Amino acid sequence: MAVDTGMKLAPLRYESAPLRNQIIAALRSAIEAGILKPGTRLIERDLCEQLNVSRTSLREALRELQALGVLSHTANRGLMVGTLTREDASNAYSIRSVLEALVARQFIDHAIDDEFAQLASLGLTLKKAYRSGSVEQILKAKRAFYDCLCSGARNNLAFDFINRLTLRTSQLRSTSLARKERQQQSVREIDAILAAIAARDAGAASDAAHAHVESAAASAFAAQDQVTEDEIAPPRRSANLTG
Amino acid sequence: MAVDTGMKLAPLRYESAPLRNQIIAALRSAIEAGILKPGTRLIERDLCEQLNVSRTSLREALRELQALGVLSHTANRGLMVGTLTREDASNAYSIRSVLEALVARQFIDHAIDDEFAQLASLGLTLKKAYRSGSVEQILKAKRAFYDCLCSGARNNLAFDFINRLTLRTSQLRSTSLARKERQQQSVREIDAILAAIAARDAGAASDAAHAHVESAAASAFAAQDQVTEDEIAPPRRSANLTG
DNA sequence: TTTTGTATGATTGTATGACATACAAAATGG
DNA sequence: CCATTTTGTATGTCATACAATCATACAAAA
Repeated sequence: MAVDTGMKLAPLRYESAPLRNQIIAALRSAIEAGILKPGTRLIERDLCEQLNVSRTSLREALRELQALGVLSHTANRGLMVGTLTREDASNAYSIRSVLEALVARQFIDHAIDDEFAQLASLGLTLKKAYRSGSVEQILKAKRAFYDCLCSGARNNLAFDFINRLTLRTSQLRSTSLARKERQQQSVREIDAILAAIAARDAGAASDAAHAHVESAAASAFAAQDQVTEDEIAPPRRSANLTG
Repeated sequence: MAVDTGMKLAPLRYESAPLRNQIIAALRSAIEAGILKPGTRLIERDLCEQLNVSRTSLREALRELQALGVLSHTANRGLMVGTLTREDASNAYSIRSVLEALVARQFIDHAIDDEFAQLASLGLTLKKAYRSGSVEQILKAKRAFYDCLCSGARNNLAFDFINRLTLRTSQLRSTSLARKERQQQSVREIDAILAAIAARDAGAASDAAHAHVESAAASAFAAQDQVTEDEIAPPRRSANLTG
């Protein structure tokens, strides 16, 4: 007979850390940080040396990143960091816009009181992060905010999709998030979303979510245009990742 | 010296056919056809034997399918065909709904006359496919229709996302598409979408797209409920793929 | 009878070496 | 200077090997 102490022990699951997941994380953050710029060719042998992993594991990681849309493949020439045309970026923001509007509506329909409170709290954290100006903190808080939003909306699939979109546009975001004006406006937009959700006004929440994403898009494009001149450079070899 | 006949020959560029792409296609169609049922464990060694490929290539294919969300992974137990909870399915349809509404609006904004005509033509083909009752033809026509729609909307990213969604819900679709009532209603809904687009009425097109997807969802759930009784079975070993 | 310890097999994770193929760039020859 | 050949580069694929972990069955002990 098993003992029943009444205690609930956490499952203590072995949080799978296959090597390829570390590789994926390393490449992702290198891309997001701009160490691997769009158009950079990824040579397997070089990456194996730099990351000190076998080709087998590296290739599996590359296949995943490829399927996620971060890397693009050309026949007999291998992989390169995906480039984002202006049209693609605009579409990514359009899709995020309708997705977030959907999730906002669903949140109002399905979330329980606890989740409303939690979302409000995470909204505060997010606004604080914006005011702090740290890109890293903003991204972390944003992720937590959307996680709560989608989870309250009972729509984890949307969370998945939103993450994929943000992954693809990560190059743009890192430049635009750093702008002071953008940060101030973001705070106002977050407030609008939170207020609409708190008021259980699905239409207003949807509109506010729309507005937030579209204003983010405008800011990202403005930021991009400022640096475009330098960026017409030819494809590069992969840079050093060990930094 | 190369001949120049004045003809424009299609690039015919070896559309790379790596073995893993064939593997992916084989597994995909096996899942869509129901040969590999949700919950089936995928044992690498067995699949290697059945497909007569090396583990290296197979695993790379599996990583891609995993990233696409078709397969789910549990630590130290490997992969299995992803199961779709009812909530997931509902969300997939919700997302498709807002995506298609978006694309319909964008199509009206951006498409040129040629594309309007082409979409109308593909709409006819699609309706004919519905009337023929062949699931295979319906799927093919639908894909062509959406391809044209997204391409006219200048939104290939949306096409990508829609395809991912349909991939995940493929299990449901194959059963629901086969129903006669559904086919008749689909024809009416397609007509509504085409009419709204032809009239350049973005609001109506968006509404019609919404309605189409949501009615498809309702039908899929109805079809699913009819077969649910048999499907509470335990996890299965992988079936024979060579058929 | 129940629990615990142990052995064994199954399965994935990772690494290595090898070979074929296709492309790119350099060298060669006119 | 152009065309052809050669060489180098990089990926695609395979076979093999070993480690780590889990599942199962079975024996030993309580």
